[in-house]
Parts: sequence; C-alpha cells; structure tokens
Amino acid sequence: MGRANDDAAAALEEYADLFAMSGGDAFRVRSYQKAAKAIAGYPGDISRVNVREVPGVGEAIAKKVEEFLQRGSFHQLDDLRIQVPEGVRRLTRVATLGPKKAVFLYRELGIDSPEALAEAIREGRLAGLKGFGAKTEENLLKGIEQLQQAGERVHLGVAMDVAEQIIASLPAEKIAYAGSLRRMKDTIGDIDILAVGPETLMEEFKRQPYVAEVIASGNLKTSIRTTRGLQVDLRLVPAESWGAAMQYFTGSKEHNVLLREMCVKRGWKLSEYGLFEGETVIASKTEEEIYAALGMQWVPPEMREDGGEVRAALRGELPEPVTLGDLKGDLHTHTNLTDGIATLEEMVEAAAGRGYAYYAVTDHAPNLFMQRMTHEKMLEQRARLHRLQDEYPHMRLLHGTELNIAPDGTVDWPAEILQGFDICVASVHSHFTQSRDEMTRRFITACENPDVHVIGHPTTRKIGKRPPVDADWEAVFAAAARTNTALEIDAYPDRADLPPDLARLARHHGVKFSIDSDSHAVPHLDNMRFGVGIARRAWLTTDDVINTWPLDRLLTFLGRT
DNA sequence: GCCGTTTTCGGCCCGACTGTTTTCAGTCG
Repeated sequence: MGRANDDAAAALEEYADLFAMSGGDAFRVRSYQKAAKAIAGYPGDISRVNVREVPGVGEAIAKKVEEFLQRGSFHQLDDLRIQVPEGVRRLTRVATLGPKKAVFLYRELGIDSPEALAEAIREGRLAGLKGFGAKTEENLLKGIEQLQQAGERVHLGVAMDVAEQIIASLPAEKIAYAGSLRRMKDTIGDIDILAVGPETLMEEFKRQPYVAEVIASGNLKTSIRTTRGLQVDLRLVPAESWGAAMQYFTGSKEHNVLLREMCVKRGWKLSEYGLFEGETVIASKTEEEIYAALGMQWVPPEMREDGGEVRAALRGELPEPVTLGDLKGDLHTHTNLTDGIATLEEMVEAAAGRGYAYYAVTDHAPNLFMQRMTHEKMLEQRARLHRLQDEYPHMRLLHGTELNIAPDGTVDWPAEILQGFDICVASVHSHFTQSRDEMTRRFITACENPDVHVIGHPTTRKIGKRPPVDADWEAVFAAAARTNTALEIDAYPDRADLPPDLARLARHHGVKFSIDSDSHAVPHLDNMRFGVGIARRAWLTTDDVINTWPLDRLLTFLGRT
C-alpha cells in the first residue's frame, strides 16, 4: 500500500468537504468522495501507475491527483482553502453538524471553529437563529465536548503508517518504534522511535519531507511534528543498551514502575541503559535478557499494562497470546456488491495470497436500504462464489452476510434464508442512542437468534467520530457465552471494536471471538494485524478465537457440518 | 465529475430520523 494513495485520498476528501461547503453540486461532491475511497483502497501505488486506471477517477480528478503528487496540493484545493477557513471544516466534525449548517454559522456569526461555536452558544448568540432551537444547541454542545475528549490522539492505523514511513526513511544500523504504538494501543498520542546509528542521523531526520516543525533537537533526542500533526521523538541509543532502551521506552509507565520496584528490593537499578548492580551491568542488550535476569518470562509488549502480567510472568503463567500467523481465515469482508470497492474475484484472490484456509464474504443485507441488496443479488453472489471455489482447492470459500440488528434486536431475513448462509455476522448500524436497557436487550435478542453466529463491531464506536453505544456489557457477554455467539474484534483501526478492555472482560465470561478485517478493499485485508494487537492486549489465546481453528472445528461452531 | 450506454447525455445508494417546521432541510449510514 503506497502512502501516496492515502495522502492523495485525504486531499480529495478535504476538497469534497470544502466543495460541498462552498455550495458545490452534491453529485460532484460524491464523485470526489468516491474517487478518494477508490484511491485509498487501490492495491497499486498511484504514484507509479496511471491514476486513470482507478475506477471512479476520470480526466478531471486525474489531473488534480497528478498535480498533488507533483507539489503536495492542487490549485482548486488551494482556492477553496482560502474561501473556507480550516476551522470551519473542523466544525463538521461536530456530530449533527454538517456542511450546510457549518457554513451558515460562519456566514451569519463568523463562527470559525468548534471552540468559537461553544462560546457563541454559551453567550446565547444562536438564540433566534433560524433552524437552531434549544435541542440543537444542546446536541451541539455535547458534540463539541465529545470532539474535545477525543483530543489530539490518532488511531493506531494512522500512527503505524507514519512510524513505518519514518523508519523506512532513515539509514540506521538498527531502528524500531517503541511506546504505546509497540503496545498496540488503539489510540496514539505521540510516536517514540529508537535508533542505533551516527549522530548525523538527527540531521537527516530533520530534513525529511514529512517534518512540518522541529520542536526540540539535541545530540541524542529530536522531537518533530509531522505534516499530519503527530509528534515524533527520535532517540539515539548505544547498541549495547538496545534491549534496555526498548524495554524502558515501550512502557507502560505502570508496568515499568512495577519492574523497578522489584529491582530496588534486590538492590538493583533498571534504567534505559540497562539492569545494574552497582556499576556492574547484569543485562542490557536484549529485552529477553532483562526479563530473564529478573526471573520472569518475557512479557509481550501488548500485555505490559499493569494488568496482572508481572505476577503471571514471575510465576511462569503468562498465557501465549494469539499471533497473526495463527489466523486461518477472515470471517467479515465486503465486495462491490454492496459498499466494498473490489470485486468478489479480487477479494478472494487477495485472501488466497495470504494463505488463508477459509474466507467468508459477508456483504450487507436488505435492511440497510442504501446498500440495495436483494435476495436475488445475494443468490447470484452465492452461485458465483461456488463456481470460484474450484479455482481455490486450498481455501474454503464461505458465503456469509452482515445482517443489520434492528432496534428490537431482529435481523434482516427469515430463518429459512439465513440457514442458507455458511455464516451470519450481525451488527448495529443505526439507532445508537437507545437507552442502556433497550440496547442491552437488543444485543441479547440478537445473540439468542440461533442463526446469528457473530456480533460485528459490538460497540459501533468510530475513534474520533462516534462514541461507543451504551449497554450492560456484562449482561451481553453472559448472553453471548450462553448462546455460543462469538463477539467480533473488528480490526479496522478506526473501529478497533471490541476495544481491548471489553474483550478481556468478555473472555472472563467465556465468550469466543472472531478477529475480522471488515475489509472494503484489498489493502484492508492487511488490517488484521491491528485486530491481533487488540486480542493480545486482551490476553486471548487461539482457544478463544474461532478463526484460528481448523475448518472442521469452525464449521461445528457455526452448526454447518 | 464519472460512467455507460438507450453511446456524448442523464442519472448518480435511498430511506429514516431529528428538530424544526406547519411541510421540510439537514444529517447520517
């Protein structure tokens, strides 16, 4: 996946927003959005191929993209950025506030940021404004609060992308990311990178095109802000302290405090330079040496959160968390029959390339009206999938669907149709604001449906955009365990759903899990690693995760033998 | 602005919900 694709897609999305806000034709807005989505999901690197090959990109958009690749922007975008201030676009990130109202507020009252809007509401300046009643004001304030709580953190996918780009750009002897990124936290505040190399590496770092601002710079540490607004710290460490530095800067702080307390009791000292007894180095080169010297198992970074891992490691009782290599298939993916952008054949081919033993296609069902799914289209897809099976003797193709859980907990099709699927995922896509009791009942009803195998992205949160729904999760987990309904760990990094803490709680209830990519394009299949990160943070083993199981065991779980 | 023809124009994912309105615009998925 080329980063050029993501950058160009982001520019087109921004252009679509600004174009909509400046009163542009809605169909053209959609063209820009569609092209952005297609470019982001395009498997090839658009800086190396003719971007006109991407479906949804015609002559006009191709010219914009080419100019963007040349100089990092295009002139139509420059023009609109002058007309619509950056803060006004940020207004549309407030829930329930779209382009029309944002521009209206800007024109009428000069409101040019979420902060300015909050102030205007508090000062009563919106009173009497057409279309802005008391309820609207209340909703806007709530939306602004949520936005501020999300803060400046980005989701793991964005941070990983930046970190990998930086690592690839620097000629170090040794270089790796540490910090919350290595622990695979779902949101990341800043990126820590450690390197072994010459001091000239710092100069090289500061010259890179992704650097927007140098915050601080010395011989051993440089802090920058990237063009995407993320802070990155690069530290030079001595080769002989590599393990100690990785251990120290990976954290978490709480995990490290526990280790250092243990050291103090033994008269030792643990720092980023090593484990010492007086002046004598006991261990420093590798993390494994350090943990071994402390008389404990090496702790996987994802588990270093002071969640009982230190005690377990001292006793030699750390579970072996699931790895990417353990996954034998993906059980939630889409094609362009609904809202994916790749064909069935392209998705299946890419899945086979990953060496999967099975792969489920789960397009949306009729109750999400915008997807225009019908019984006939579904049956046609099933026939196509069955024909395709002959070409993949080593990968079992499963025909599934992603059902919509209605407010009362029911799903799209009647039982006799559902039983024709190999697997049914069911997810909430609307009515997010139901009361806790209603939402809990809704999930439990879905779990109790014998034809529902997996609850998709259970909390329905979108990091930075939408909070999780409110439910009595313990009651939902108990129902899932009782009914043998798996809960999904949606690996798509802006979802990361279930979140790690809830997944760990669910495990205590005996719930099984399905780690799925929820792919809507070929490159999304790679997001699986983020789902594995969540699972490892939740201490899940292969026994907990149904898509690490051999096909026979999976089919038994699905009741499809 | 894109696309696929009924091949250079006319359609483009469409329905529900919310808060405001008194018949609907805006937002969302």
